Amino acid sequence: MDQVSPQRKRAGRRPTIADIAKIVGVSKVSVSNALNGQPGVSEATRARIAEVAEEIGFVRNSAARALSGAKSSAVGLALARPARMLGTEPFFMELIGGIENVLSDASYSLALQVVSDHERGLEAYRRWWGERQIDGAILVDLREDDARVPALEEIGLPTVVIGHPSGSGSLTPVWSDDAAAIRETLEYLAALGHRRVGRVAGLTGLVHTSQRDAAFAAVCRELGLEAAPVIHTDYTGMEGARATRRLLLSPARPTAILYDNDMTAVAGLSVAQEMGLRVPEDLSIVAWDDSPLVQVVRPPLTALTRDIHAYGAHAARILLALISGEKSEGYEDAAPQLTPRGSTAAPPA
Amino acid sequence: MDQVSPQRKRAGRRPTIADIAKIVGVSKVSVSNALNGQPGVSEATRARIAEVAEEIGFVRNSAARALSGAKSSAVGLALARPARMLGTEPFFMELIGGIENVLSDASYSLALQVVSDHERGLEAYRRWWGERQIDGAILVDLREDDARVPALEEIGLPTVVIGHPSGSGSLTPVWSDDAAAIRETLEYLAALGHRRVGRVAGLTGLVHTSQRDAAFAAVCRELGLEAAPVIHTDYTGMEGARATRRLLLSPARPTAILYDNDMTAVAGLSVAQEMGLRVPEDLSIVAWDDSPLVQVVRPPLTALTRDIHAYGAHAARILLALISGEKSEGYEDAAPQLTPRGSTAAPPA
DNA sequence: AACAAGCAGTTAACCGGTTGTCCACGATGG
DNA sequence: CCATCGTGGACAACCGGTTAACTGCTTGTT
Repeated sequence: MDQVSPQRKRAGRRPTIADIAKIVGVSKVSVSNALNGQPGVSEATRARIAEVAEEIGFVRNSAARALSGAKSSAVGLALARPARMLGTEPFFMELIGGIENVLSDASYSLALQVVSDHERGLEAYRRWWGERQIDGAILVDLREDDARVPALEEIGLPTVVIGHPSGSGSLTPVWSDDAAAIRETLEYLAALGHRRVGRVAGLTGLVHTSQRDAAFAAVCRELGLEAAPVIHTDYTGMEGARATRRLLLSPARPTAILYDNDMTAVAGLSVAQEMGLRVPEDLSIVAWDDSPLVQVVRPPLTALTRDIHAYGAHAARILLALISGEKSEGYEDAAPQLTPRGSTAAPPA
Repeated sequence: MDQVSPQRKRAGRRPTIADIAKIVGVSKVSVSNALNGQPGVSEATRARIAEVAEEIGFVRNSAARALSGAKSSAVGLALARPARMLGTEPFFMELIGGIENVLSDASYSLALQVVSDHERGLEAYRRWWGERQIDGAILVDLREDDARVPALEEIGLPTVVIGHPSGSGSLTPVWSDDAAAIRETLEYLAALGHRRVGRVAGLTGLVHTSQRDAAFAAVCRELGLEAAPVIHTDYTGMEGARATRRLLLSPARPTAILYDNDMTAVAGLSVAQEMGLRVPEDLSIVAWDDSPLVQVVRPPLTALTRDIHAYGAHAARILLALISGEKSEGYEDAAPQLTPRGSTAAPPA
C-alpha cells in the first residue's frame, strides 16, 4: 500500500516490478526471479508475469540493478584527440561501428568520450569505473610507456588494448602485424624496380608508429633499398603535404612514398601533381588504410587494406569475453593486405 | 556497524559516503549535502568532508544517485547509418566532437549507438529512457514525417533535433539556413556567368535534402537560371561519381555543379577530370561542407563552410538547458558561408 | 520577553531491484 | 505413520545515495 503514496507521485510513473507483483498477486522477488529466468517460480506464474510485464510496458531500471551489484552493461572508450581532428579520421568511425555492432547484439552500450589528451582519457576511465558506469574498457592510440596501461591494470577493469602486445602489459591486446604489411609493400615496390622509398609516418610516440618505423628500416636494409628519411606528421593533410614537399625536394628524391594514413597520402598526391610529377610514372604512392577517400582521387591509390570494422568487432567480442570472466590471450587480426591501384608503377628509368 | 559485515565483503570495496560519515563523525546526509554543495553544512565540516573524501578516494556511485531520482548525467545519440558508411562522413565525427566538448565540461557523457535504421534508433532511445540511462537526447538525420519525433514527444524526454523547425514538432530544433547558403552560391555562380547549374543531392526523405531541393529550384527560377536535373545520392563517392557522369553526359550539360557533401564533390571532380574536362575552366564545382578533404585535392574545392563543431556545441548547450528545466525556442546557427577556391570560375564561352 | 527565523545536523523513509533465509505444502520413503 | 526432501514462494535486509521532516541552538525583531 505504501506504493500508492510516494512523496512525489510523478504523473507518468514508470512501472516497476512492484507494480507487476501487485497485479499478479505475488512478491517482488518472484517477479525478479521470473524476469531473470531464475529458478523458484512455476511455469504458470512465470508466464503470467511476463505477460503483465509486457502489457504495462515494464522496463528494468538499470540503476537499481547496478546498485545491487550487477553489471552496468556498458563499456567505455575515451578517444584522445583534438576534437577537430576527428572528422578527418575514417579509422575511428569505422572502428566504433565495428565495436557497436557486437556490443548492441549483447545489449551493451558504448560510453564514448572525446578528450584532449591521454591524461584526461585516463580520468574518464577512472570516473566511469568509480561510478560503476562501465564493465570494461577499450584503449586505443597506445603510446610507448603509456601511463594508462599500469593504471587500468591496477584498478582491475577488464580492458582490451587496440595495439601491439609489446605495449599492452597484462591487458589483452588486439593487433595486426604491421611489419608484415610493410614487408609486403616494400617487396612489391622493389619488384617494380624502386630503389629509394620514402615514408611519411604518423605521430611519434605511438607504439604502432615506431613499430612501422622499425619494420620499414629493417626491411629496407634487408632488401637493399635506400631508405629516404622518415618524416613524422600528425596525420593531417597539411602536414602530409609539407612532408611530401620536403621529400620531393630533397637531393635524394624517392621514387615511391609510403604514407601512414589516407589523408596524408591524398595530400601527397596533390603536392606531387602540383609539382608537375606524374603519378605513378614519376612517383608511386601507397596509402596505409584503404578508404573511399583514396579510391575517389585520380589515380586511385594503391592501399594497405584492412577490415577496420572487423577489427573493432574482434576487440568488442574479446572484451565481452573478458567481462564474463573468460581468459584471453588477445587476438592477432589479419595483417593489412596490399591492394594495388593506379598510383604505383615502375620508377622512371 | 552493519557496514563491516556485508554478505560479500569484496576485497577492494569502494568507499561510500557512509565511510566518510563514520570517519568524520557526522551522518550520511551531511556528507551528501556537503559533497553536493547543498546548504545546511558548516564550512568547517564541509572542508573536513571534502578532505576525507579526497583522501580515501571517494567516487560517487551514480547508480545509487540515479536510483534516488537524480539525473543520470548522460545524453543519448543514436546514429542511424549503415555502420560501414560512417567513416566516410567527417560531419558526424565533428558534430560529436562539438557535442562532447560541451558535455564534458558539464561532466555529462554521451551514450552513442550506431544503428542500422531509424526504427532501431528509436528503440535505443526508448531503452535508454526506460532504464533511466539518459537525461536527454539528440536527434539527427531528421526525416520527413519522422516517427521518432512524436515518439519522443510522447515520452517527454528533453530532446534537441538537429534539423529544421518545420520537421521537429514540439521538440527543440537547432538548424541553419540552408536556403540562404543555396542563394549565396547560386548568386555567385550566376555572377560568374553560369546559366545552367546542376545539383548532386543527398538522400531523399531527409528534411534538409528536400529543403535544399526546394531552395535550389526557387532561387534558380528567381535568378533565371536553368536548373539541370537534381540527382539524389547516398553521399558516397560511388554515387557521386555516377551522378556526375550522368549530368556531364546529358544533352544540357551544366557548367557548374553543386554537391551536397564533400565526398560526392571530390568524386565528381575526379570524374570530370577523367572525362577530360578541366576544373574550373570547363566545369565549376561547389561542395557543401568544407573539410580537409576538399582542400587537399587539386584544385581545392570552393565550399560552403560551416562550423560543425560549433553546431554540435550549440546543440549540446541547448540540450543541457532543456534538461535543467529551461525553455528554449531552439537556435538558428549561422548559415554556411561560401568559401571560394580554385574549383569555380567563369564558364567556357 | 516572546516569537520568528536561520543554521547545522539528525533520523527515517525511499528509490527499484537482488540476495540470503525461512516457511508451508505435498510427495516420497522406510 | 513419521521423518525427509524438494518446491513455490514470502519476508526482510541491503546496495549507496537523496529527500522530507524534525530537533536543538543561536540570532534578530518588535
